[in-house]
Amino acid sequence: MDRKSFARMDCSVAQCLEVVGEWWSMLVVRDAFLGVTRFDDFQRRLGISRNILNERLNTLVEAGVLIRVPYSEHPPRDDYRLTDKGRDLWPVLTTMRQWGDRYAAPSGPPLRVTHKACGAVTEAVLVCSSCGEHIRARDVEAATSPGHAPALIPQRA
Amino acid sequence: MDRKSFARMDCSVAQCLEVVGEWWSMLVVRDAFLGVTRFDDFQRRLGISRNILNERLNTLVEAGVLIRVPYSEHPPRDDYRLTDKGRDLWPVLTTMRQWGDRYAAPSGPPLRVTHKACGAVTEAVLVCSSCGEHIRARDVEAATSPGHAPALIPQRA
DNA sequence: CACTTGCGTTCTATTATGCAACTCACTATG
DNA sequence: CATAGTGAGTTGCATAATAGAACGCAAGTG
Repeated sequence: MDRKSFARMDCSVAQCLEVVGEWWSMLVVRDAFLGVTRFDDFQRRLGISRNILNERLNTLVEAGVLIRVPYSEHPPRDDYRLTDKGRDLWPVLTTMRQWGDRYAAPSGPPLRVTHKACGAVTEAVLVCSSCGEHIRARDVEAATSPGHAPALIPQRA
Repeated sequence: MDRKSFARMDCSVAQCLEVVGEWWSMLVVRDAFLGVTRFDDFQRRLGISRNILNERLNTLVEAGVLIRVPYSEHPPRDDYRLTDKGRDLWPVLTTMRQWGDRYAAPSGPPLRVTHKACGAVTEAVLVCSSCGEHIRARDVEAATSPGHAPALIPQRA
């Protein structure tokens, strides 16, 4: 059976997953953020098989997350670089990393991230764009936007 | 062949993906945040097949993201509810949703999220835990923590 | 007692994945 | 100049994962 696509779902989470939800995709993006650009470097670092890597890179390029930048003419070779759309995945990657740091890093966080502007080792905190207060799940309420099926939100008991 | 596990990787992103990186998992978590608790509700809302849903729910319960709460004795039936560990996935879900809103929501964001405290329709913004400034990828630098392989970060050209 | 609900299991056809070997176009080495 | 090495895929094959449907099964309901 075909794997069911999320593309038709009226949900932005599903749309995001359609692009980076496949096995390996997010780790490819992670390495791209760390500065990896070459096929073989991705392959060695991830331990992914070459055919799968090839497929994922193509998918990410088609999705506009990565872009091919030629670095050699005669054997035609490309770097894979993040686009702006790809760089905008940083919040997703960061929140995932921090969740992993908290719940699945027995010997402490593998990476230490420094905020260049203030020089401190930093964690990214989510705040409200309007009032600047720290926000968590319990602090917000979701409603369907006009033009979208209200069924997106189930009836509470 | 077995799908390669990310569990051994010394990377918190990989650890997070090991738990919620499978196809459907994150959408199950999304629905749990929206208040869905019953097997059949998940199944109907997601259009997922029952065997896969069963597997995903079990995985998420084993991982401590969901917990079973009995609501019926005689036909033994459980609600699936988010644990604290599960609720801490909210930042991941939120950043994913916002990315999807920006890049894959032709008719606008399906959901409108309100910050209860200030009453405004809000977007979650990432700020530095130390100085409170807005942070993006370019604003930070990553280094390996002591006790972790420096190879995590590739050499820059 | 025939339905329906809720949840899980089993079965099967179709994909996806991982691995290894192979191609192709150059580059470096002896 | 022959040979080996590198970078970037492609191809073939065995195995696991997925979707979909059918089946089980225990309470309730009419």
